[in-house]
Amino acid sequence: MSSYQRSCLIRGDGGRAIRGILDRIGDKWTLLVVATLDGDRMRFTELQRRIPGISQRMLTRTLRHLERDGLVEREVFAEVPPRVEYSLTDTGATLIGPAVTLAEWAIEQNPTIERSQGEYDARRGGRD
Amino acid sequence: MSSYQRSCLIRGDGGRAIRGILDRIGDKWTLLVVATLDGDRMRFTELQRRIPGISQRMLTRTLRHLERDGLVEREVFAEVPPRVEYSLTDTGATLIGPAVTLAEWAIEQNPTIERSQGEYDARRGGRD
DNA sequence: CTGCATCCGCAAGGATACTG
DNA sequence: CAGTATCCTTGCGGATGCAG
Repeated sequence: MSSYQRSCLIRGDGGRAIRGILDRIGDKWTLLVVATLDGDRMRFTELQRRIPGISQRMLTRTLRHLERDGLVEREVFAEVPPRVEYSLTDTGATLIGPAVTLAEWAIEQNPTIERSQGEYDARRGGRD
Repeated sequence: MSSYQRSCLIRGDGGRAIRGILDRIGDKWTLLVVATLDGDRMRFTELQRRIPGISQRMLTRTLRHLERDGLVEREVFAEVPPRVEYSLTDTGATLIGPAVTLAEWAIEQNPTIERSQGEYDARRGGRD
């Protein structure tokens, strides 16, 4: 199947499918949280420790969204002090593959892209 | 290679690689523009016609970003009225694969995800 | 035809303080 | 420990008008 025909999957219904997934994972922290949970069950603080720079607020929000989408499972233990553990669901685990594919592309193309950016900026001489 | 080991590509350097690519393609129009240009060289108006809902401003911005990243080539013809044609570069074409992979995931998992959302919202009874 | 300039609303995301 | 509440800044993206 040619790339041309496959790209119809993106344009598909006016881009609703791709828009949906980007709304879901295109934000600042979602993919990082998913990748961090990959293979490990983990509690809130541990998660925050492993994701440098994320605030409590954003970690909470990101986890709630993922839970709502059924990609992450949240388990509360009735203890004092409270303990909450997060893990990927089976559905959530299936996201790793496509995400890694994208990351590989990013890593591979990054030098080329940065060089292009440099040339572009040089051409426009720092205006803008 | 297990998914666990591969997911290190995402967390990698604190997520800079994945962050970079999402900043690049995670916005509202970029992937749609790339998919629309896949296999076709095309001028500005034609592009806008094929992407329902995009404004002139956003199409221009998106194309400039893509040009700066070296994913799209912009060719100006010295004519009156002016004619400008856009096409994917070789680098830009390599983005189609990973993007399609993601779209396929979205299409496949969408029913599951929407069901989960419905259940989640029902559980919380419309509060929030 | 192909843009750029301007204004504006909105939502994402950060900082901080507080709570069960 | 695991959040919630509040405030604030920033930048995306839409609408409109003007220009080469």
